[in-house]
Amino acid sequence: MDTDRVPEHPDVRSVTVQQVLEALVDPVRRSIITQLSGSPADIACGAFDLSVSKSTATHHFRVLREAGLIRQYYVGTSRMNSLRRDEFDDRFPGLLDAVVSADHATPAQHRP
Amino acid sequence: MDTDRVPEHPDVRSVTVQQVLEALVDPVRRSIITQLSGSPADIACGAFDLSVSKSTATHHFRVLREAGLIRQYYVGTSRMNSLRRDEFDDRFPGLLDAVVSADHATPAQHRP
DNA sequence: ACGAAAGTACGATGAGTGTCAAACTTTGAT
DNA sequence: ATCAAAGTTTGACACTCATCGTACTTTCGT
Repeated sequence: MDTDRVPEHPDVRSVTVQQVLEALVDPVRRSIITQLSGSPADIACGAFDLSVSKSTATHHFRVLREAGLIRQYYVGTSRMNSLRRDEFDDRFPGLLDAVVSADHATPAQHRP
Repeated sequence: MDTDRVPEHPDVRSVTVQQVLEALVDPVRRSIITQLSGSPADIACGAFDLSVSKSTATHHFRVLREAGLIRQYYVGTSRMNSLRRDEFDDRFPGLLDAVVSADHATPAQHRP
């Protein structure tokens, strides 16, 4: 079986503001969202420009998925990521846009 | 001297998204912002409906002030708080509104 | 002058979490 | 069959931060 290969996605209506802000407060996660937001196509986990190890990246993707911000699906060995923009915007109007454009103005600063 | 009685307020332009999100991720601080946002008048620290001790509240007000979200000034022994809405909206368009209305839909859940 | 009220400052503490390395799993290519 | 590529899982560790109590400061009444 590869049922485990289909990660669980929450109903966006069951996601809380608390969860979303906890997800977006991390610079690495916000960078993932920004890159997704600026890309016309979905992006594989390994194709992101991140400054952390693979296992740490996995952690960040899970947090974003559980916050209802991204959808993940497998293509071969690659895990693809897409922004759940419409659903999310419906639940939290204006929030994603505000954070993304704010982040665009002041890029994420990695710790030294 | 009571120079120390005038707390330092940052120029909102020097505030980073990171700082703002770190400020807004805490439920108590978000509650402060929501209460201020729904009030026509400024509110003294002690007049807020908060579920933490006085010293903890002081900490939260400082974080909000340093994130450019509120302005504080003394009236007698009371420290008044006002939302720096216009300045903040100019720096981070839509962010405050999005968070406040999202928080209004899903009120801050206090830990048990 | 004295005391109460409103906050602030200072440690100390406990829980959370971002980080990594190492071992493992699944898929695709040779 | 074998091997490499792509992620995941599992501990473990370090560091941050929300919280509180106590002591202190400033202001306002009486």
